[in-house]
Amino acid sequence: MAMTIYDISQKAGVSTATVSRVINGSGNVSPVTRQKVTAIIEEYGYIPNAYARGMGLRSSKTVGLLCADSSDLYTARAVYLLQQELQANGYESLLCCTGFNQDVRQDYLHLILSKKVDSIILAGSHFIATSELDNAYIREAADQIPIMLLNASYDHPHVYSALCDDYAAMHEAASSMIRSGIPDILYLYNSKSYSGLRKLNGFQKALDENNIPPSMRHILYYDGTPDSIESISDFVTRAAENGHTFHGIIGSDDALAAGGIKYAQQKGLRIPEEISVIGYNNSILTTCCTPALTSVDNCLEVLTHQLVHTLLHVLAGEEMPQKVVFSGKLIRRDTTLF
Amino acid sequence: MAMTIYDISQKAGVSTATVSRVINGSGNVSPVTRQKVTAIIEEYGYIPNAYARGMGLRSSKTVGLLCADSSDLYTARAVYLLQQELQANGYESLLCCTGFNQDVRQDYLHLILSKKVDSIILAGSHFIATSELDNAYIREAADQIPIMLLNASYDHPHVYSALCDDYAAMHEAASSMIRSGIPDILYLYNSKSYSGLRKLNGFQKALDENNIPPSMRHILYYDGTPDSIESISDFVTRAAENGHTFHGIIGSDDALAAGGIKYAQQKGLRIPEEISVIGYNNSILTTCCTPALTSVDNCLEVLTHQLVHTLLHVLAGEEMPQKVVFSGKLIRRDTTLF
DNA sequence: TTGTACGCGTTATCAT
DNA sequence: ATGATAACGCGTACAA
Repeated sequence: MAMTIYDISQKAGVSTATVSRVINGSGNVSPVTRQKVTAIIEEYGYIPNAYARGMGLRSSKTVGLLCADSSDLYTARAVYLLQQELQANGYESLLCCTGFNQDVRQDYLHLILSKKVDSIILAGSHFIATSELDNAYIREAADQIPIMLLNASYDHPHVYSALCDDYAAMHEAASSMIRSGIPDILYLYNSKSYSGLRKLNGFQKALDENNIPPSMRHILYYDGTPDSIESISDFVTRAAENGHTFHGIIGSDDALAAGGIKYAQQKGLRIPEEISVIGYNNSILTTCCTPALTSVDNCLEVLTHQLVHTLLHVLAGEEMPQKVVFSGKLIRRDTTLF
Repeated sequence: MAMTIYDISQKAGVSTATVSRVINGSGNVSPVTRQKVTAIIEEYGYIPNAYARGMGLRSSKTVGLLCADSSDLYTARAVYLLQQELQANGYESLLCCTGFNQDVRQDYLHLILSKKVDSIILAGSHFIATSELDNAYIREAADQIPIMLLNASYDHPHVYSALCDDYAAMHEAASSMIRSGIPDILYLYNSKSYSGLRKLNGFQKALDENNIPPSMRHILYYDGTPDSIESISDFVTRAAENGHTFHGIIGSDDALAAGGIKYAQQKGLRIPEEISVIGYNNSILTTCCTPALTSVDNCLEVLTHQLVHTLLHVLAGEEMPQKVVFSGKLIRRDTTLF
């Protein structure tokens, strides 16, 4: 029973062109005619077909939103903020969770591309591979529409990015902990993405600068699902049993740090007197655990806002900076002495 | 330079019809021709235009996914699971966060409708109003495409729902706590949606059955942002100062319960010896806080799976039950004695 | 101010 | 097995 513009034009006794003009408010319609057409549209609850629209037009007013896992605390917030910003500016969001498989990503990118979205936002640095060959799909996509990177960067025409300087932020976090008198820190991470490695590098740099001997360096890759804090604390416990000794824990993610807190509690260690903990992302977990977790805020709101801002201007044909970098900030709570 | 099916047909020296047949694998193409066309498609990275496709076809292979706030822990997971299920079955998801304003919701529903989605999933019970008048927009939408409700229900043709019996689950949770010897329970809730009220009713029913006197009943509506555990614990503290006394806290949401735990800790109350706490949703927060939070699992995976299952069959023209109800389950952890 | 007619890219029907 | 062509619904020059 879907009405078409033709049905409306007939019932209103005008041409389809006039109906179109009324719908799109493109002037040159007499008030009387406008009134008449509007009434018919209302009466029949007519809604224009976006597909027919998108075909002739350049823009479909839709943006593809790709991420690995939208249920992840941090990503969920990013997706929400992006979607809100886009919506506020008249754009819809086509959400697509690709998981962490490289091939799958490529397929979904094609699928999204076929929907004729005006742009694609890649949320998270998992999308950028270290091998140039694996990034070909991004270059191809950028050939057709602007590609936006949240918390990643890639140097290529029509690829724009907004990111937090995770390297510096993690470097600051580690330096602070070392300065507070804790040289033996356990570093927990669960992602080897661009951003994940940058954080790791920042951590290591801080150790280097402070001449921390290799024997005091404990860097552990946690390869499990991030939704069980307990399995993380078990992981840390096993690490401690294996001879690692540490008086500080830094997680590349709040969940990892929360696992560290659990470990300390089970072991009866007082926080922060006997062991300090720092997380990353400043998520809701920071205030949920006890004591409240010191964490790095990587200003997600600012990033998403900037990214959409850039996108809108790019779509408007303006020249925009391809890369915008913001600084993270250590939010001090109760798991650290400083 | 987006290729069209016409470009490909020319380069391959065949008709557009043949190219279309190759793309859609609709038989009747000689292996040689198929090979030739496939090669050209690969070479030029041709991607069919989904808008042109959707115009002629019935289906756009896209589902609208509406929710109030996708960054909310529970909703984020629901969105993720739904999107994954849909994607696995060849459907894209158009995500739309409407917030909690009734009028805004209606506008977005129209917008989504214009995108010619095959169905719309309403995630969360905020979409169903108590007044029949306010639900008109749902009836209208259901007139065009099947409407799917996650954790809500509405009796109307073409409206299908999968939900957890929150009433029974909350009733069981409260009954368990009362049985364990705690008659004075503080009930915290932050949503007056269909589901929110069902939980509240389940709680009250348990009190009634156990003849808990009015003086021991404390039901508090928390009207703040759900992302700060601390503001919740402050809220509970104020309640306690206002004369409410209680030895148990039940939250309609894990975050609220986590706030209850914070309150108890600040007050120096031992959990669960001096005060018990139960949450709802069985989210990651349950294992993040200390002690680990007893919580109701409302089997989100099962719900989302069922909903998409129903949707696929409905789209296939089959008759399906309009309402499927599952049971919640109390997951016992360390904030309760039982 | 209003109407006519074409193009957008694809699929499906009908010939061949 | 393949090709020509008519829809699909809308926006927009262009004409009136």
